[in-house]
Amino acid sequence: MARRYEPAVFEPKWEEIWAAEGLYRASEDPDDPRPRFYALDMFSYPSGDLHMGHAEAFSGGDAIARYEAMRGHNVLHPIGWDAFGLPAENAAIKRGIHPKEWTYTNIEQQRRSFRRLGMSFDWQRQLNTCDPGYYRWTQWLFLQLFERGLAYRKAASTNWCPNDQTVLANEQVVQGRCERCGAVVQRRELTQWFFKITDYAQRLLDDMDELTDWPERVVTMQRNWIGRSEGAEVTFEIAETGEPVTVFTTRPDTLWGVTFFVFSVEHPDVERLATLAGTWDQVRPLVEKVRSTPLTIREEADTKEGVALGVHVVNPVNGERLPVYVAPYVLMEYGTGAVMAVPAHDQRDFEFARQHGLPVRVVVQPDGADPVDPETMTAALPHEGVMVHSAPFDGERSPASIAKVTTWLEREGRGRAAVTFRLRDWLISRQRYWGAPIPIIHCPADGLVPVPEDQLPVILPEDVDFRPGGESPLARHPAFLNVDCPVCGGPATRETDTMDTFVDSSWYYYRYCSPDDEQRAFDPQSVARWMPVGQYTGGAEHAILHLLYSRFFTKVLYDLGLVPFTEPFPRLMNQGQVIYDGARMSKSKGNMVAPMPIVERWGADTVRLTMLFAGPFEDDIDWKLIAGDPDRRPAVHAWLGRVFNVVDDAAGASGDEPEGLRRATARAVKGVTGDMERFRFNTAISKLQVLTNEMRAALDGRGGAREAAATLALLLAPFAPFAAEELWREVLGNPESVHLQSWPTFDPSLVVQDTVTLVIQVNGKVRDRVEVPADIDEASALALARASENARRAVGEGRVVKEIVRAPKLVNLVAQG
RNA sequence: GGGCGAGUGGCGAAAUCUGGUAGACGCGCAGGAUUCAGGUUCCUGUGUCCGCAAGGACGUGGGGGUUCAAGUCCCCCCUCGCCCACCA
Repeated sequence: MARRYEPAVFEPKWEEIWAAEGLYRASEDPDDPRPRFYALDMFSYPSGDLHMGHAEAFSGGDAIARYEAMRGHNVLHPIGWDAFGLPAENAAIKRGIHPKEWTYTNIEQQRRSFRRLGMSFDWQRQLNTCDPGYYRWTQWLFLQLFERGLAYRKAASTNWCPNDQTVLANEQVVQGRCERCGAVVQRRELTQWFFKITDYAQRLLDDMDELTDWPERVVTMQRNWIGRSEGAEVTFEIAETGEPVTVFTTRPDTLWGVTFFVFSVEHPDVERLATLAGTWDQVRPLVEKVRSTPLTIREEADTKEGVALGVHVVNPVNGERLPVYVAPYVLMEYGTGAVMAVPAHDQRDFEFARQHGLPVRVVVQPDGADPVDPETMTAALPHEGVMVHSAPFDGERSPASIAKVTTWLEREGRGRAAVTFRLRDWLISRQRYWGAPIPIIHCPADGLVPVPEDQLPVILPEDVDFRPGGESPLARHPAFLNVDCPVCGGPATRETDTMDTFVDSSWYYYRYCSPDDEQRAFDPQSVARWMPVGQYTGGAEHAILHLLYSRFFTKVLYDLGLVPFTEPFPRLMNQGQVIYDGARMSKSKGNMVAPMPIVERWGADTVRLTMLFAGPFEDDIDWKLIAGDPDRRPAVHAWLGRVFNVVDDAAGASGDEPEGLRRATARAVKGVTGDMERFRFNTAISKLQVLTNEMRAALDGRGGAREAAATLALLLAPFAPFAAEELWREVLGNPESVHLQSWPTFDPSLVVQDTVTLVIQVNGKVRDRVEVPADIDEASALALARASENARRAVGEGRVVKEIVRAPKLVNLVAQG
């Protein structure tokens, strides 16, 4: 009588037993001989119950954590909540409840769901970024940066919604409109807090060597985001005033082709120079237009608009007097906010020149092309070739000449080699309620005063009208706002902005190492024992922001002497997205599929296996394609049913294990282990299915399969922890949890093939296959090939002119005629 | 416009790192068995075409190349996806 597969019965049972047994607690015992392994999943944003993305990501992360534990590691596998943030406020406003209530309700729901899914988390280390015991240390870290000049205030352009009366993140601006209310977004200059990540730009690039197991595309995205450009700074001179004005260029070899000069609309000298030249009336409308256009719209504009400033610059290499323009295509945020324009060799400059009737001068003659008439050019030329009209550099190869020209500029005192980064400082202040307050006091006498450490945390008050109203909601809370200055004791006010939630998430993985420490952010000794992280798992949508910020934080902590390493996550794995019918799941499309109802109906193991078996972990999963009809029994559920039957039969069978099955078991152990090392969960599971089929065949042949059954339960444990446990303890009768067992090993002699298939080809086409001993010699293999009827027929009248022998796998007869 | 990645059966995918039997495993489908019944379970078959079969031809987006041999390596092109996008 076969045992029925009833996950609805045994999954909740094991959930309780595992919790009672404390199965997944990481050991801090320094005498624990096991090597440590930190299996980290990106923590969860509690915006509701778990969604499919969670199920996918955590199924993979949990498989790794369980596998590493069975491999003999003392595993740290924690979970926490990225609990601050705007969605909590928006949802709370919509429902008329407090963001805290909404957040904690969701956390409790997600916590239950994670447990129901069988995630092997060490729940004693659970952390929550909106807990004062956590954000106290977020504030402490802010102060560490502040004291070293890495946190500072400056005026910046921001997206402003006139309806909601708040600043918006770029992500919240959709086609120039507020994503919440649809109002056209404005731009506003506001004084904001920044972290000086640009100080670390070069190190963030250099240390990429240490990211040994990151997806290449994530590294590339970060490299592009940092955007290092090598070139030169060249100093021009305003002809009318004699003042210097510097530009950055990657192509100093084209300096002789400069025919005009452009300032960014936001350049601080524009108004003064325009007033001086009497052009302010013409320039001003453009300046005001750009200032009122949201940042996201401006980036999409492609017009070559601009106006003449009425002043001129002198080109330092040839003394030419060139007109100066103001144009939005020059960005204030990059380089110096001013550019030298080389229309012959830069497409943007070329289009601007055509629009405004400016001259074009070719200074690099492309190889193999006839000299071009600048009048008839339709696009900028590539600048690879020979320099012309560039005395004293005529005839030099370009771009090889860049270094030479730069050296010359330095000698002549007209410029110098320079490096520019695209990376900008990290704007961390938010005029929002639901975040960690910035621990700064504004004193009329003492300026910006850090809150003394012994007064941390600066508690986020709960009795706040948190609806957006044109300023931070905390500014409307007098008891929070008004304080005595810690330095002079006089009346002062608190900073009312809160921190970006990415600050919270930039250090949470440190806190896991000593989550209850009330004396410090983390215990450096515990961190030194657990970190760097053994494997980090999470979504590719964090390729830049979270992962870059965390790398930055780690370098700051290293400089503070708090951690002995410079990269927190040397190994990173991104899961793919779960989509539906080719499209992203979303409420507005009405194509959301939630994991927990499927868990209810088919079990947690089915959800986990469906995710992991669907394809490579990093590939997207189209739920409609892999799950099909939601009422149909999932394929992996049916397989688990077969597993239960076959293991149950094996437990009752008394025969000897056939040699073929022993070999199949060894092959499975070898194959699954290799797949686990490369996170090939889909092929690992397929190998377990092969073993299941082999066991069935052996049992039908009246053989035993007890060894295979035990091995199957062990190999199944990382993927389907409930089923593996039920099989291990209940069906096979073992007293101790399968999740405390060692990963199986195999006898290498069992995976050695005695016979292999010798493939016989004629002119590269397979004509015959023969089973041969694995140690067959070349002469015998060749003799078999020559003797093959099929091969002979294929050779026909032809003559064999060459024989390629790769014993024992292949012989290729090359025939002619 | 730039960068990165991917195109293999009706479908999800193997094999690609290391050139050597293309399509493992699973879904679906077809036929059969069991069942009062089944959206159950089990068995068999399943790349396309020709053939009763043996066997043969074709086949990894398209074109070219290297090689005894290419899904795999090289060059060009097409399509799709993702990211960045006036970065001087």
